[in-house]
Parts: sequence; C-alpha cells; structure tokens
Amino acid sequence: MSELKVYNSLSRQKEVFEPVTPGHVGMYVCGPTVSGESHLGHARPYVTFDVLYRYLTHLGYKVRYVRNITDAGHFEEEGRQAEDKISNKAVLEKLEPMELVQKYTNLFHWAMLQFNSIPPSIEPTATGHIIEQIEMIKKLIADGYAYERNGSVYFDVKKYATNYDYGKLSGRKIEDLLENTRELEGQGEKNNPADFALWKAAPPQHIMRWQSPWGEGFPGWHIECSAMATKYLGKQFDIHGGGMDLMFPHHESEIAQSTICNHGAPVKYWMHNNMITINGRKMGKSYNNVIKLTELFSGDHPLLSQAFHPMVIRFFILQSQYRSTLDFSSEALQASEKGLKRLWEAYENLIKLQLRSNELGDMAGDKELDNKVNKLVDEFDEFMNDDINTAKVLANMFELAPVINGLKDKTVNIKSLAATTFSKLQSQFKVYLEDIFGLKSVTEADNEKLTDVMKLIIDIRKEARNKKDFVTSDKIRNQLARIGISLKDEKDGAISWNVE
RNA sequence: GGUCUCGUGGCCGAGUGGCUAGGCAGAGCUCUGCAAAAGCUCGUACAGCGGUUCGAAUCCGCUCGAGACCUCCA
Repeated sequence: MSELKVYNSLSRQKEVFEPVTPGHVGMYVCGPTVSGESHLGHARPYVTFDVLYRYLTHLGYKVRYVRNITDAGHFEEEGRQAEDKISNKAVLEKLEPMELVQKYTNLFHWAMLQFNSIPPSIEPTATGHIIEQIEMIKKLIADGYAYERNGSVYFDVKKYATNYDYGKLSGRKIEDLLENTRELEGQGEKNNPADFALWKAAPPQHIMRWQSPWGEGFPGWHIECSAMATKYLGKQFDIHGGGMDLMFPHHESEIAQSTICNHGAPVKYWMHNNMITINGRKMGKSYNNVIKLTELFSGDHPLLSQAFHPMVIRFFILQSQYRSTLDFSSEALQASEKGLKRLWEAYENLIKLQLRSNELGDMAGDKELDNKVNKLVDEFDEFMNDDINTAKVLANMFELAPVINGLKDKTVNIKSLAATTFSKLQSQFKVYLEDIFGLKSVTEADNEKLTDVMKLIIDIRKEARNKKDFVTSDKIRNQLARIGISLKDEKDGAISWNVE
C-alpha cells in the first residue's frame, strides 16, 4: 500500500506523513469563535479534519485531536450594536458575555452532532487558559521579543524577523509588512504596525477582563492557540489545520510565538482547507453572504429552494478536494442530495447481498469485472493517501454502484465475482462510507411498529396486484407517497419502502 | 498597490505531459399493469493567443477574466 502524503502549506508541496512520535499523531485545528452562529463556510474545516482524524485513526494511529473554542476577546452578538452601557448595567447583565458564549458553543456542538463529526479529544477554551497565555507572554518579554505599552503587550515582529523567517508560511516578505502604512486604531502604541497584540489592556467598559502583570485586560487572538497547542500537544506536534484565511496573520504569528517560547518550529505539517464560495465569492460575514447552518437545515433562506440534510452537506463537502474552493448553490446541493441517495441505496443493496454471498466461489466467473472491482476498491486507499482525495474515492464508489445494483437485480451474476473480491467490496464500502467519511443514512431510523404496519399494507397491496386490482394498489401507493413513504415494486416481485 | 491562487461540457467538480474521472440536469432505450427505482447508450469540455514537445487541459510566455490574503474571518 502507498503511504500517506499530505500537502504541507509550509513547503507548498505534498510530503510523506511521518509523525513526530511513531504511532501517535498530535493534531490541532482552529475551532470556532463563539460569538455568533456557524455558517456553511465553517462546516468545511470541521468536516475535512474530522475525516482526516477518522482516516488517521483508521490507519492505526493513536490520535490526540485538539480543537479550541475561542470564547475570549471582544465581540458582540450579531445584529446587536455595541450599545453596552456596561457600567450602568445590572450584575445579571454583566454575566452576559459568558451566556452568549455558552449559547453559541451549544449551538456549535449541536451542529457538529448533526454532521456526525466526532468530538475532539480535547476542546480547550481560551478563557480556561488565561494563566498559560500569561505565562507564555512573560516568557516572550523575558526573551526580548515582546514589549509592554500602556498595559498592552505586543510581539516584536521586526526583531523576530532578524533571526527568523516571519512570513514563510503565508509567503509574505517582511519588508512589505514593515512598510505597510495602513492606518488602524491602536497602531500608535506599537513600535511597528506589523507587531501584533499578545495582551490588550481592557478599556473600562470591557466586561471580559482578567488580572495580569500588566494590569486588567484580555489575551490577544493568536496566543491562545500557541498556549493550548503547546500544553496539550507539546513543543512540536504533527498537524495544525484550519482555513486558508487563517494563514496570515493568525498562523504566521502562532509560529513566531511558539518558535521563541519552545525554541523550535511548533508544527510539522500545516494543512489548510480552501473556502466555500457563493457566486465565486468567499462566504464570510464581511461579505454579508453567509448561510447559517440552521438556515441550511431548515431551508429558511432566500437562496435555498429547500431544506438540506446535514449528511447532504457533508457529502457535498466531500465531493471536492479540500484544497479547492467549493462553490455553493442550491442547485449544487440538490445534485449532491440525489447523488448521495443513489449511492446510499447501492450501499444498502450491497449489505443485503450478504445473504447470497454463500453462492460465491474462489474463482471469479467474470475475470474482467472482478479485476475492475478490485481496482476500483483498491484505489480508495491510494486516493486517500494522496492528500485526502475524498472526491476521487466517491467517484470510484459511483462507478461501483451499477455493478452492485446489477448484482441485486440479478442482471449481473453474483458468481462473476470471487468471494474475496465481494467481501472486500463490502467491507471497504462500509469502512469508507461510515467509518472514514462519517456518513449515515438520511432517512429516519426504522420504527418497529411502523415496520409491522408497512408489512401489513404491503401484503394487502400485493394481494390487490395479484388480483389485478390496480385501483386499490395505486391508491395505497399514492396515499403513502402523500404521507412521505415511497413504495417500489422490485423486479423479483418484492416491494420495498422508504421514508422520504 | 503588494503577494498569491484559479479559470474544465447547462450546473457542481476530479485530473498536472499520452490511457479523454464522477455527480446532477438533458436525450434515447430496456425492464414494468402503471409509477418509481435501477440498468444501458449519448453529449468529446478544458478562458484566448503564441511557444516547448512526437504528443498539453496538464509545462513556459503574454492577454483577458475571477477570486483570496495584506484588517476580524473556516
């Protein structure tokens, strides 16, 4: 079998994956800022890296997956202006930031559950690691790479750049960064505009504040990831993931901080997913073009023609390679919905074929077909090893679907395949679809009583059809369709049903 | 303005030098009481222009177009 290769943003090429500690993988993924609702764009990294996590586990690695919750810093609830006349508000009102954070954290967890994303091994919060962050900042000051100014602390990028390569991840030149003359508030107290905040002094009305050696304030954005990744994954760990838009300044700054504190580069493989676009433009709050996950699941958005099941969205994301942009439209999602349905039905047919697997022999009845199936299935691993190409794996599955359906309809003799080929086909479909891709059935789970009722109805319909009483049989089928249950008359005379 | 990326058939989307993915939509057919599903067949795309090469969607150059980052951002 080929070895796993991943695209490393640091080297801009695919590299063979070799963990720092054999058999173990440390993976850190930038989690959500819980100041608002997650949208479709946020779903991509969490699905992408969930699949990577599952795949690494499948390969036998013991993976520690850390994904933070950014719950510190200055933010406001969506749709509400900074009207906080904080000083006059009641104690209850002063607790509000944490309530807000809790609300969106819960919502985020709920969405992840919908997506069938496995919870990370550790999900640290920024507010829970203020001490670690302060300690790290102290170290940076002690080493001469940070300076305090009016209760805030900044990282000295210029100094760092004299000894290290600031910009190597994002491909930026330090000269350009230093001469950037953009006027932004708070720039005045920095030595250099390129410097970034490690600690910010809290203005009087700011609720989220902690005591520090430099006065009351709150941590800068980049330091939390450095502090928490170091704490739980060590000074050097294997994979750091996140969206491409975080490469600069967030990840670049993380590297700088950690490099000073830990005396070495923190991350071996930087992996970045590309953006989800809408009409070719990045989906993002600042573009005012986001579709929230709750809207996606309910269909309640002008751009949506219908509601979409979380599994459809997961499948949609998996149908492209994670480093390409993925253009959203209701139409594209509908295509995914139909595709997933067809693929899943083929998969269910494949599982049911187990009953007939005793008919199989050691020899393939159709050598050519047997070879084709073997090739298509073997390529699953190869494609995944080539920088997690889920799109190609799915394409192969679609190519296998007609074979599977043919076996089921008996237009393809089951003896065409050797027993080993069939069992491999079956097990690899299950492993990939369920264990690695994390997909599951879109239809409702069977209810025992409903199953019994359906058995009865199907029986009655069968009798009617045998008597050529098509008025009755069509009535049953049409009425059920109205309820949302579809009947299919199979080729062998059986009738199958599905809850839409 | 700087840095970078991309431009594939009606839509989405793989693919980085030869073997012309895949999904959805569309057309025809088979099966079927009908329907649905399924199966089979079909469409020969790679922004434009030039170059390298026996051979390019794939490499190089230019032109046009789109986008990302440089500020919070998955």
